[in-house]
Parts: sequence; structure tokens; C-alpha cells
Amino acid sequence: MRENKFLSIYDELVNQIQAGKIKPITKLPSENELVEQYETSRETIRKALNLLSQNGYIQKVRGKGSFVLDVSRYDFPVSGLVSFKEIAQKMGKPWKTIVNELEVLHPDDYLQKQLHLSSKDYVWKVIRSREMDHERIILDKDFFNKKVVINLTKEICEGSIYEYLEHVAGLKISFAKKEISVVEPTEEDRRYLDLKEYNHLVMVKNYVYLEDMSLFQYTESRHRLDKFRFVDFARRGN
Amino acid sequence: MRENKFLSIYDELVNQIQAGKIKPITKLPSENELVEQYETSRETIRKALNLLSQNGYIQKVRGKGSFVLDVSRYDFPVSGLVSFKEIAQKMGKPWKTIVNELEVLHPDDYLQKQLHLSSKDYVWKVIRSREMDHERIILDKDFFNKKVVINLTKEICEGSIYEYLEHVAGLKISFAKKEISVVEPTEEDRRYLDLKEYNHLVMVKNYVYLEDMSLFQYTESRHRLDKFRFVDFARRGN
DNA sequence: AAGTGGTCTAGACCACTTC
DNA sequence: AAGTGGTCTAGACCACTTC
Repeated sequence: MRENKFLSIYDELVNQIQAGKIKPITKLPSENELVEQYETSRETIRKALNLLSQNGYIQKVRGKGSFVLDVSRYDFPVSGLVSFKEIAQKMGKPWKTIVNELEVLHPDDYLQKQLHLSSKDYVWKVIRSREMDHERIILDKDFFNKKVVINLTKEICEGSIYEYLEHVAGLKISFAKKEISVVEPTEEDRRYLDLKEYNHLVMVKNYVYLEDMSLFQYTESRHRLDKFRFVDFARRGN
Repeated sequence: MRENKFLSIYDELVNQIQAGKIKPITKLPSENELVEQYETSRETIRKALNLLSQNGYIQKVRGKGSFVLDVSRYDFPVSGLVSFKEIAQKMGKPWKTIVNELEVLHPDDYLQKQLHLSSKDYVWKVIRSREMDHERIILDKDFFNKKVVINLTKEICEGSIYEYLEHVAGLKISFAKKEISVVEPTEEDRRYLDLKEYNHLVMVKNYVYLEDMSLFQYTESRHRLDKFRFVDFARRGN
């Protein structure tokens, strides 16, 4: 009984929806019925249902009830923070990460501005090529505040840096801001990517913040045009 | 006193943060203090604070308090549903919408699949060029289920169709799914856009759902590479 | 030990939908 | 009139942080 009550109710309902035990378009039991089923209070049931709603599992309609949405249509994760490793594994394709550069240096002007640092600070610079189907299609340029990320190795960078930071280093990532735009490739891009004839690439800037509100990571993910795909799921209001 | 209590508290705090009366990094009054200030219950204060947190205004830390984030850094709206009109006005540039095509027709195979319709149904087809700084940089191809959107005119399409649908037609839009990818321009794109030498464009597919869970709109927004920008703000966990 | 936010309860009144 | 979800209250206990 360690887990929160509303979370375990949420988990149970998610499982039933994903297993197809509760079918799309059908109505969930009413909040009062769920109160009896789970022997809890209405506010606790409502917390579970609001989570389901926020995550796109149900649609609540005042006066009517909660309806199950067709989850099978959303083939991509809702969350905005997804690692290359997760995506590659989901797609079931052969993938590899190549660590091109790994070093500690003082941030240049641009990086000072992105990470809110001074020229006397230190940052980790990690340049990695992401290979899928034997083509290098993504170039990830990660910069970490050295004060926050003390230690990094080639082995860590070949796996998922996120997994290391969250589970081993114990960092608590709270939010991230992404900016997507299209740019012309640099010499570096041509060196580390199999760019083919494409003369543009999609750049995803990523600013990552910790729980204490400090910005500790700036990343540029540079994607070959033909392999780029981004999915966003936006709810309006409640 | 028509508005919800938690919403008016939320609005008041947002105003104070945006006006700089509550400075970034400073701590908000504790929940118990706010309970006294606003003469309400703690759960109501918590609803207001959770909204602030979800919308990126504050960061709550267990045992410590709620901290104000630096809002000035997020120059773009958090929400995923933004109309061209809103963006253009925000940027303060001269803009115009040109309605190229407006008609009712049976959906073709592709559209039947996108909108889950049959060949016997009817859809509105709206093709609009979006002009900013005297260049046509976005081509919006909107398709609406005729059963839902009964009436459309050239005048409506020249403004914001969203505004019309939500405020005049009374439709309640609940969520939308976006897919961003890069494609080669078609003959249609070349006809309706000032494409310059670019031989790719960014395509944003948009699936829009009503409150009753029905999919009623499919849109392709086709952006000239150099003018495309998308910002996403993702919170992790609570 | 005192203060913080996170969870939970049992009750109330309300607006909206259905019949 | 009965059922639905939305808001609100006044209280309780808890885990975590600070001193």
C-alpha cells in the first residue's frame, strides 16, 4: 500500500483501457459509482479521472459522464521529453549512437547566452551521431553545465544520457522547452551526418531545466529532413 | 462573482507575475498564507497553484514552497492550438489571408482515411494562402466535416475560422493532434506560395476533435522552410 | 519542532443533461 | 426529478525541508 490511492486507481483504469477491457466510446462508471467500487472519496476518484483526461485516455462531459477515447490512434508518446533510444527501440529498427566528441571547455559567447553562464564556467560538450538503418540521420550536440553534471564518460554517452542523469546521478528534470526550425547544414553536419543531397536540416533546440529551476542543459538535435517527425498532442482547457 | 474562485485567484497571480510585482526566483506566500489572504480553503488555493504550475508560471517544491519562474524567457504561447491570426498579430507584422478555394465536395480516399468518412459524406475544402511581409509563406488546406460545419463563407475564411467556429457556431474544440514533417512541394504549393528556391517545405498535419470526441477537421499547414518555427513547452510529472 | 506542500476524507451546493 | 460532473469547504495525516 505504498502507492498513492489516486495513482493506483489511475493505473488500473489505464490498464483496462489499453487491454481493451473498457472499449472506446463507452462510458466509464460515474464518479459516485467509482467511489463505491474503490471505497474511497469522490475527490480521489476525480484526481484519477483528471489524470486520465490530461493524458488523453478519457473525455469528461459535464452532466453526461466520462467517455473512453480511442487510444489506439495515438501511436506516439504524449510527453515532450523522449530520448532517441526510446524512439529507436519503439520503431524496432537497428540503431547505434556514435560519440564523435566528448570534452570539457569554457562556453563560447553563443553558449554563454543559451545556458546563462559566464566565460569562466565549464561545460561538457558532447557531439553524437545517431544511426538508424545504417545511416547517420541525427546529430545531437549536447552541452551540460559542469557544475551540475560532474562526470560523463564515453560509455554513458553511447547509451542514454537521460537515463544516467535521472537514475544514476539522481538529477530531477522538471521541464524542457523545444524550438523547431529549419537551417542550412554546417561543415560539422556534413562531417558527422549522411546528409545525401539535402541542403537543409531540421534543428530542434532543447532547453532542459531541473526541479530547482536551474537551466543545466542545452541541446541541438539536427535531423535529416526526410527522417524528421514530431508529434504533439494538445488539449484545450480541462 | 460569476467566475470560479480558483480561476480568479489564478488570474490575479498571473497578472502579478507578468507585471513583475512578483519577481522570478522569489517564493510565493505559502498555501496556508494564501488561504488567509484569499479567505478560502486550501484545496481551492492548491487548484490555483496547480494551474500556475501546469502553465509554467511557478515551480512547486515539497517542503520548501512555490517559486516563481522566469516567464520572460517563454516568448511563445504554451498552448498547442494557435491560429495564424494570433501569431501574426503577436509578431506585429503586416499580414493577410487569401482564400484561394472554397467548396463542398465528397472526400477522396486520402481524406476519407484522415477524417474517418465515407465517399458519400461531404466536406468543406478551404485552401488559403497566408501572407506576411508581402510574401505568401504558409498554405493552409482545411477540410471540415460538413455535418459539423454547416456553413462557411469567404468572409469567415478570410478571418479566423477558429473564432467563427468557437464563438459563432458554438463548437467546443477539445483537443488536437499535430504531426510535423518535411515534404517536397507539389504543383499546388508552387501555385499558391512564394516558394523561392526552396525545394522542401514543413508540413504540419492537424487533427482537431470536438468535445464529443468526434474528429471534425483535418488541416495541412504547409510552411516555407525559412519561416517555420514551432515552440513546445513540456513539463515532466507534476 | 515548526513550516512546507501532497494526499485523502465526507460533506455541501451548483450547472448541465436526460427522462 | 434524478443523475452527471465541477467547485468548494474544513478538517486530517503524511513526507520532506529548515532551523
